[in-house]
Order: sequence, then structure tokens, then C-alpha cells
Amino acid sequence: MLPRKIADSTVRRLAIYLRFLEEFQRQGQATVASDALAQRAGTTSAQVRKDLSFFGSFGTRGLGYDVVPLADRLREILGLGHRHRVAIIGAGRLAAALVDYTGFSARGFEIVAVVDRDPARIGAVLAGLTIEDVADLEHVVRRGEVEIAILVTPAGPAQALVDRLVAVGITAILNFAPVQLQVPEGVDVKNVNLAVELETLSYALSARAAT
Amino acid sequence: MLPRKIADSTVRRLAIYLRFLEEFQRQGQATVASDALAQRAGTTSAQVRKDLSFFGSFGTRGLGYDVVPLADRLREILGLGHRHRVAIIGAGRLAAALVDYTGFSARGFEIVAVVDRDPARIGAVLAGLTIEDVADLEHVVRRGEVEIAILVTPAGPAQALVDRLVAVGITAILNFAPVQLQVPEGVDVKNVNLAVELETLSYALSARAAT
DNA sequence: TCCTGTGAATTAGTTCACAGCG
DNA sequence: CGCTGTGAACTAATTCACAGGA
Repeated sequence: MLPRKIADSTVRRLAIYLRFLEEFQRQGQATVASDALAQRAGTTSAQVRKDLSFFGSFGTRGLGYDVVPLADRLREILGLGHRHRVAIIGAGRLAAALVDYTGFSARGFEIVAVVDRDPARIGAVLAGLTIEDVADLEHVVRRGEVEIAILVTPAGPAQALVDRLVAVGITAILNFAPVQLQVPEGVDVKNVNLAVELETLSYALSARAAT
Repeated sequence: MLPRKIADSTVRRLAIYLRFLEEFQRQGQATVASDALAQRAGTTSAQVRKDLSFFGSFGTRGLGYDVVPLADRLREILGLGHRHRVAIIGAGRLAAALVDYTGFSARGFEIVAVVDRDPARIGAVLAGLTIEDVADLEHVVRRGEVEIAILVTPAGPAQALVDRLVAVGITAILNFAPVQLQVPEGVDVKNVNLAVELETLSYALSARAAT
């Protein structure tokens, strides 16, 4: 069904294409050419066609792609056919932003639990969810049938928390802590580091200034 | 001074190396081998040496790198020698999280202004900053001598805001809006899309399940 | 004609492997 | 020795270019 090994960059682009396909759909467009999709997504038409070709051929020569079936197929490829249950580990400001980020629920990610270590936070309510004690992490994950964990803690406790998450069966982690997490084969980690993003912009600024 | 064209992936790793060099420094380590740095950063020693080699040779054969001078040099390369003044466009939850994210100020990024369109938010105080009217964007940028803008608005108004930012001289933008921004030559945009990150995890989950 | 699908060519990025210096 | 610095080899990713179907 799914081909051997797909590059991360390809998967990211598929998610982006899907977003614009849904926009085309809302606008009542029935078909779209690789070129139109490429312009929206900031890439080239050849790239779009190549990305899609890894999964089959969905287009009509001379015409383009049917918007609705292609969007359906991309959702299937990306595993968005069912809602994913997500837990947030750490209940700081970033967690608060994530909990009520509408972009997640709109795309099928449902946040079912938030845990923290700080007794001052435990018991408080965040967007309808009561913050629970991280001591009960295993129970919370099992009860919530959580598939994906979002780690928004300081660097210090991150690895120990990941070890517990892995032990209780989590295989997908979005990590905001600035550490390289060690996980066994079969567990996926995506790192997001906002300071690093700003530092690459800082580099770009000074590289330009030096020219 | 700076070499021709450095890959984005290399710049990101330099920022990560710097983080661990600072940790080594705090621990009183005087020197560090490429191998130790590589382990922390989740890469290989050859990659570390290659990344550094683009900018010169800083190491001592048989010994490794002197922690403090290498950290200094990386800060210089990354343009972190002076503090960068940052404005946040959009004052939602994510903006609130960013404003008091200590990781930014710790690395020399100072948030000097927050603007929003919503009259209900304008005038409110966020981590010591009064939220200003986006109508005054140009004035705010000039007054604050802002170098970097962080865009945390919905997709709709994003492009128009970027046009105004570019017109008033901004050349570095961190974009959280799910659109591909059009900017002229000489302006850098880094996109962060949290939904896309989760979707790549969703893909990984279903790709594994299909095996 | 228009636009897809895809091998081939190209370019970019990573890893290897070893000479050379402390 | 131990570990850096770096050309060369390799692998991955992107772009080209065109045959072929609607």
C-alpha cells in the first residue's frame, strides 16, 4: 500500500498540498493542475507531480487532478482518516496556546489530556481540560487512548518523561524541549525549536550584512 | 568573512552545537571533541567537523575544540553578537506564549512590541508590553528599531501584513500563518507550521501500521 | 494542445577514509 | 596515539525534459 521509504520533506509537502486542496474545494474548484498547487505551496510543478507519483497516479493528462478525490487520498496517505488522540506534557504558556489552537482540531487532532508536575497548576482547567498530575502519566495515557504526545517541558525532565511515554506505548512525540531525545526503533520524534528558527534568521541577517 | 552559500541544515546544526557548547562551558569543560558534540546534537562527528570547516578550522588535532572560543565564534557566525529586536504581529495565545518564552531572551532576542487588530486586545498588557494597534505597525517598527517580525495571525491578513513589514524595512520574518508568503529578494522567511508537524507524525503512525 | 507521469540528469547533502598535526 | 580537516565517494533530493494519454 504505502511505498518503502518516503522523505520527510515529501510528507510535509503532502500536508501542505492538502491544505490548499481543501481551500480549492471550498472555492468550488473541481480540478487543479500541479502548477497551481505548486504556486500556492511555494514549490515547482515537477516537485508536486513527483511527490504524488510515489503513491500512484491520480491525475488526468491535459486536465490536472480532481480536487476532492485527491484530497481524500492525501488524507488517507497521511493517516488522517481517523481522529488522533493527543496528550500534552507540561502545562505552561505554550501548552495553553496549543490546547486551544484551532488548527489542530480542524485537522483531526484532539487533545484529550494535559499533565504537569507543578502542584499549583494541577487541578486548574485549560480549555475545558483539568490539568492532571504527571505522576499519573501512565494512567492518563491509557485512559485517554493517547497516540501522540506533545512534550512542552524544560530540557531537564524531558528524557525521563519520554522513557515513561515509550514504556506505556507511545510511538509518536512532538518535542519542544531543546534536547536530542533517545528513543528506541519504532518511535518517531519530531523536534520543534523556536529559538533555533530565530537563530537561522539571525544568521541570514548577518550573512546579508557581510556581503 | 562568511562563505558563499551555507545550507539551512548546517546553520540549524550550528545553533544546536552552540547550545551544547554553552552547557559544556557551564560544566567547566575546557575542550570538547567533535564526537561528544555529535552525540548531544544527534548527528555524527564527521558532520560536526564538516559544518565547522565551512567557517575555518578551530580545533586542535588530537584534542578537540576549545569550548569557549568555539562558542564565541559560533555566536559571531550566527549573528548573535548583538541583541535582536523583535516585534510580534498578532496577540493571540501563541503570541502570549512567545512573549514570555525565556528561550528567546536568553539567546539575545528581545521582544519590543506586540500589535493586534482586535480593539478588545489593544491596550491590554502582555508580559509588560502594551498591545498596540496594527494600524500603527509602521510607526511601531521604526520606533522599536525592529529587525525581526514574528507573524502569528490567521492566514487571511498575513500577506498584506508582510507587504507592510517589507515596505518599512523588515528583512527577516518568522511565519506561523499557514500560507506561502511572497517576499522580494533579500527578505528571509522561515515557516513554522505546527499542524504540519503533527501530520508528519500521523503519517509515521499509519506507515508503521501498514507494515 | 494541455498537463501528467517518470526515467535521466543534475544538484545538494552526508558519510567515508585518511593524511597530517599536536 | 587521538582527533581534526578535507577531498573523494556516496546517497538523497530536486529539476529537467519529454513521451504519451485525455
